[in-house]
Amino acid sequence: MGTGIEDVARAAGVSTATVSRALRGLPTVREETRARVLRAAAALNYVPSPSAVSLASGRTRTVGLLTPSIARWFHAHVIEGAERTLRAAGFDVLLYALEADASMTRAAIDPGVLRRRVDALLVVGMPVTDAELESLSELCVPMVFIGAGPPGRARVHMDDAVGSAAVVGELVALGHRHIGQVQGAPARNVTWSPAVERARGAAERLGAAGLPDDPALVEAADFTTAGGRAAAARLLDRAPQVTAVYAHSDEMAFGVLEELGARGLRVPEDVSVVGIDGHDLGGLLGLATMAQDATGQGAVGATLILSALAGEPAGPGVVFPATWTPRRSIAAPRA
Amino acid sequence: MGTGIEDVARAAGVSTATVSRALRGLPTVREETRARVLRAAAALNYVPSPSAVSLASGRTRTVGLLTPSIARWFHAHVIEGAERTLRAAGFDVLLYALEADASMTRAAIDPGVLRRRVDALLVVGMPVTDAELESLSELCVPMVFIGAGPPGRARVHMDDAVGSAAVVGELVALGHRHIGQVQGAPARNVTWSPAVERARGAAERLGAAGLPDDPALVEAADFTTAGGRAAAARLLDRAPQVTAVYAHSDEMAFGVLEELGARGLRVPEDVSVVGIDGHDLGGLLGLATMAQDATGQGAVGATLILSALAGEPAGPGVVFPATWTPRRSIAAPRA
DNA sequence: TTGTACGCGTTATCAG
DNA sequence: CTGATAACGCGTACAA
Repeated sequence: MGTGIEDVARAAGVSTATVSRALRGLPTVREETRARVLRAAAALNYVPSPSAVSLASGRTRTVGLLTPSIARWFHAHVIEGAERTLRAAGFDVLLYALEADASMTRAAIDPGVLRRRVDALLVVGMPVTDAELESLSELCVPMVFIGAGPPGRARVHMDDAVGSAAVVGELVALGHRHIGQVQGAPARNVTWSPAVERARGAAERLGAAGLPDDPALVEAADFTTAGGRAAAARLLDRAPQVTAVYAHSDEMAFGVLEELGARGLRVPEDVSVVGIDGHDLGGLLGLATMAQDATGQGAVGATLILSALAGEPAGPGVVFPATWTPRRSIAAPRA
Repeated sequence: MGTGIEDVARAAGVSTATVSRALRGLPTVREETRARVLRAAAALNYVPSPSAVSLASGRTRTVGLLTPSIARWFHAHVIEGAERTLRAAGFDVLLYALEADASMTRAAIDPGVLRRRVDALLVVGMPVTDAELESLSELCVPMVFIGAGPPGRARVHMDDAVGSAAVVGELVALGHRHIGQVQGAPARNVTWSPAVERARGAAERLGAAGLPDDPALVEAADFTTAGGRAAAARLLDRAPQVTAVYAHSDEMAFGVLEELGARGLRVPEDVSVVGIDGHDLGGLLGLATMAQDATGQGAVGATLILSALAGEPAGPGVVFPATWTPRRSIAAPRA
């Protein structure tokens, strides 16, 4: 059916071994021979069979992308950045969406599906249990984490604790003393998620300001708009004295805005609102936020993967800066 | 390194051929034998090498997803729906993001990259030139189009012309007679994009209402918020008499809202705004829209692919309904 | 119902 | 620098 390496070899008057070497740019080929092979291959429109290449070489030229979501802002943009970089380097991207249901549980990662299918793994914004991490490690392929990532692994991310503390600092500076929080729900069985780090950063900054880290002012949600709204409803029912709500992601903050609007509360006159991410629609909605570059993180993560595949020693990762972006959703509390 | 079919055969006391048959559920295996093989395979944690399977069988159990974007609302949700369905059926999903740059051009699809790599193709929201379509056809794999799709091909989509006409009808019914439009830019060299169909539907409904399809009231953009805003700016400069703006996607409508806000124009008092899609944040922004189910379209598209791969004759496609969703961004024009 | 042996299309090893 | 040839791991006629 398709034209194979043998056809090229015949057309170029050389052996299949030479064709293989010439096409892959190995140095042990005379330039004239290589040119002849290249010409023949182009003329025949030859494309090597990926399956055969994988079987013989042991490499798939494919990177697996593990993510709990495609549509959420952070994941969509990371994937976009990573895919672009990987494809430019000639790698295929295999998409594994391990969607979490409403209860924040998801099917455990099945390492069998990944076996011999990918050269490397990019884990995007997904807390992974120790058990899952171990089974993934047994795949013996380089792994890079973006956003969430276990300690000791190559990880690309914003500094969650510092960024979170800065957000609280801004609210405190405005004079807020009753700051409600819609935190990301800590994933099951995981102690190192961004949700945890952001909560820690916020708590520390509250403490530094002499404010209590009152559990009554904290609710958790699943990083979605709907979850953020539900959490805001619970929070406002219990603690109507809050003058500001800090949601640990923009999408959750959008939910907070929805709930405030439904209750007839005005932003920022009655309640200030802040998020994290730098979502594209934050400007239109006037949402103050701590912005991060998700697409860039995807690209850098992909670059780390590529250098690991090239045999270079993996660094510990990269920390991205976050940019404070004040907008009209925040103001000093009413006197 | 990994355990192979031979190990399983030895452990089960049968030949590799029997292992292959047993594991794939072929009927020509005694039940007792099959059980023994299954047990051995499970005990050894055996997973067939995808490369070897592909090479021997000619099938890759992989579907290619071609899309111009991952982060845009429609594409993100279609991909999510399709990925879920395909993975549930045991298929891998290869992601090909053929990003368009600002000038709406993108790299031509390279069929070489797809050769022998996928069993089928899902083209998501991407107008394809005739030349590209032809080169894709030469891959000889089933193709399904979601959103945009050439005539005569299996296509899953909302009825663009009808939905678009309905939007115009709603504005006309409210009393608007100067309706500006931010249309999707027709892709280069393509006459059958949703952008074209939506424009046609709108023009026909305007005509039916006795209103002119005034080119001065029409601008084109690239289906993004930024593009929508720029188009709105041009439109408002040229035709300040418009009392309503119909953007052919919600994301472009968001850009229209941005531009109106920047000019101090109020929605809907000064200008009504409508979009198409049913974007998640439409509720918060109060944007009236003609909503469609993108995730569902992805799932149905995947189902069509699966049945085509199962050898069933491909139907012509599926048309999804669109739901008129009035919100506070529309009102009667000022007297 | 099961086993044997060949083929799938490359890469890699080893002579030459 | 180049050419045979043996893997690579599995599917599948064909024979038993």
